[in-house]
Amino acid sequence: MANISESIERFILSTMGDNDSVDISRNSLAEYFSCAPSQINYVLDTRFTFDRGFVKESRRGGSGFIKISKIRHSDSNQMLSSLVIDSIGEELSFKRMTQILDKLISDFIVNKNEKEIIEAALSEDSLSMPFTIKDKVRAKAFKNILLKLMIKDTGENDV
Amino acid sequence: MANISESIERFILSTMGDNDSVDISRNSLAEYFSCAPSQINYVLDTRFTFDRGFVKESRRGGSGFIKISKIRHSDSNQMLSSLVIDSIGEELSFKRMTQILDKLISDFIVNKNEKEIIEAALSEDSLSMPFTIKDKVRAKAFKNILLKLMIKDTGENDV
DNA sequence: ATGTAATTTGACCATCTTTGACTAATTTTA
DNA sequence: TAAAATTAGTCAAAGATGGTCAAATTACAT
Repeated sequence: MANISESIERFILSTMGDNDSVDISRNSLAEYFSCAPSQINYVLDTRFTFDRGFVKESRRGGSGFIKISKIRHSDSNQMLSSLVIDSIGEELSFKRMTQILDKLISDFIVNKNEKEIIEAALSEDSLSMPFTIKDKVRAKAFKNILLKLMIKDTGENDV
Repeated sequence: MANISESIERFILSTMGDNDSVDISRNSLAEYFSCAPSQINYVLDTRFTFDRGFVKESRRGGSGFIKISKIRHSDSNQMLSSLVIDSIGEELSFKRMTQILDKLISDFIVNKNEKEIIEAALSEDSLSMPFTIKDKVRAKAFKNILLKLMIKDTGENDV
């Protein structure tokens, strides 16, 4: 007599099994469980969160999908997630970001090129806007980058 | 399970192979895939764009054709600078940026990881701010990245 | 029993694809 | 050369997904 959300969660989990990721169709799943499609989003938002070790990608339109991936628990991911969750707050100065990047370089999590790209993307000049907002945007953007680095670790080998 | 547009895209790509160009017949292709002829245009318009490194020519009437050609760039800095100076204007949508990145990948100017980092940095989510500003910031930031890539190309060898 | 948190639902939105009616350009044929 | 045939182009509507948000409901802890 558990609630539907839990059933959906278990279903997705068991579909995923030992794989690193699973593709689902929001509408089909909703139909299967006779619930509103948006309930699938609810389950995704409450149970397949980053904090619990998942990341999601999706596409709309014909043959759209939702892909759920597990974040692997490597050492580097450990470090990245603590950065995302604890260290970096709501705002991030450029200076602090470069310090973090230096650390990531010394841990071989990013290389020099990647560091330069990130710095170019989130420099003071690129983010031409008021001060506080700037640091806020940088914080959010940088976290998104770190997230991506974590997923990358999960995925197939790309050249 | 892929949609028709993707199949058509793959078909054209594989027909082209390593050649610089390929000629297709809109109607034959449409018949082959049992779709509306205009869907061929849709695929061409969304996937074989200039930003992704293709140009198209065509002729109507008897023995008409559509010719798709790959763009060749003499050197990467030239391409990057034309992007910075001409192609990318004051505003850049996320979608257009990914198309440009696809082209940069096929020209080995960036790799897949770098593409993902850039996309994460300049995603809609990262740039949490009003519309127009968002595209403006993205344009500026992306140009700064390209600039950095040009310099890098000149500089020392880094791993 | 009551207040708070979690779940469920539905209306409305955004994006991507497919289709078809109408249009435009070229060549072929009478 | 005019009409017919043969291509391709444009554009908007319909279809197929997924996303967001808030109201309504239910479960839970005190």
